[in-house]
Amino acid sequence: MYAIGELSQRTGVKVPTIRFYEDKGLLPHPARTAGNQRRYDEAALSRLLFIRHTRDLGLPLADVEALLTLEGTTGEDLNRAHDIAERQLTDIRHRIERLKRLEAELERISKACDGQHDHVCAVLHAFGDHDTCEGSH
Amino acid sequence: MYAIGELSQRTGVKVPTIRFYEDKGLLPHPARTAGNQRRYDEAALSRLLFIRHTRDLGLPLADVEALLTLEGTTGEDLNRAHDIAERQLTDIRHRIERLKRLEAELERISKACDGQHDHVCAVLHAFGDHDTCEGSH
DNA sequence: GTAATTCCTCTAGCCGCTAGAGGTTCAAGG
DNA sequence: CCTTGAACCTCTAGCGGCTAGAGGAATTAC
Repeated sequence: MYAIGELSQRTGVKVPTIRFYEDKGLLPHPARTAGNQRRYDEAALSRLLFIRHTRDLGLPLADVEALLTLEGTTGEDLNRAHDIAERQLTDIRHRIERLKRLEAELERISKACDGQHDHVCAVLHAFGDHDTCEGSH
Repeated sequence: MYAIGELSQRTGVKVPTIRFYEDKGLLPHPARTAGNQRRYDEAALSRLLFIRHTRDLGLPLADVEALLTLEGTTGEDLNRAHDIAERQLTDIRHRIERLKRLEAELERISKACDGQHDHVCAVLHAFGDHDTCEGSH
């Protein structure tokens, strides 16, 4: 049985965020001391680690919640978990693609300034100039 | 001189967002008709395109504002524009790295379910399991 | 002239936290 | 046992970057 601060340290989730998750219903209401302070057990710890991990993976809280309710179910329902993973994977691949295009463009912009910037630096122009960048966004 | 709706169409920035930018001071107050409707000129158009482009690049509005105030300056100050580009570039590269790690992990998770999910699907376990994923996040 | 569309302002809401105020409880040291 | 100081409590408000809706006025097309 540990206090919220210790749970925070063990999971890397900040104290106010833990309380926030409780408010949202992602974490069950924990036991309380006589003085109204929260006390957590191992189950809470692993549940919070699960939340943290899925959040790190980029899942919105709604998806995290969906996964949490899937715990203990069997068969058909579990396809939903698979769906969430697939959906997330597609999403992440899109994001990577997009970021790579932006990277290329920022390189172009950054180089535009190397050397001459006496009167009118090309960087500012480059920031505003969408035409000269390859691809679309 | 066009209305806000046309400016929106030409730039791809939604109408409420344009007004939001005006509130934030990123766009100057435009001219108004006798009936109090906004009318924009070419200068507003190009400024809004600049904003849109930099936002697409992932810059926060504060950076966009900083760049906008750099317009027309010379010499030293322009290094700041270059700095913003560099900083953003570094940031994007980090994000790409991170996303690639997540992609690998989601692939692992997704595959964990292919085939057997009769009793306890491995996907849920995989979502909660940080230990088996390579790298850190 | 009238009807449909666009515009106006204003408030509130979204996500996922984060910060602060003002007060209470706990654990350790003397 | 008593004091101190850290950690806890609840509550409200704020962040970024919009987005949605209410209720009403202006414009445009026919």
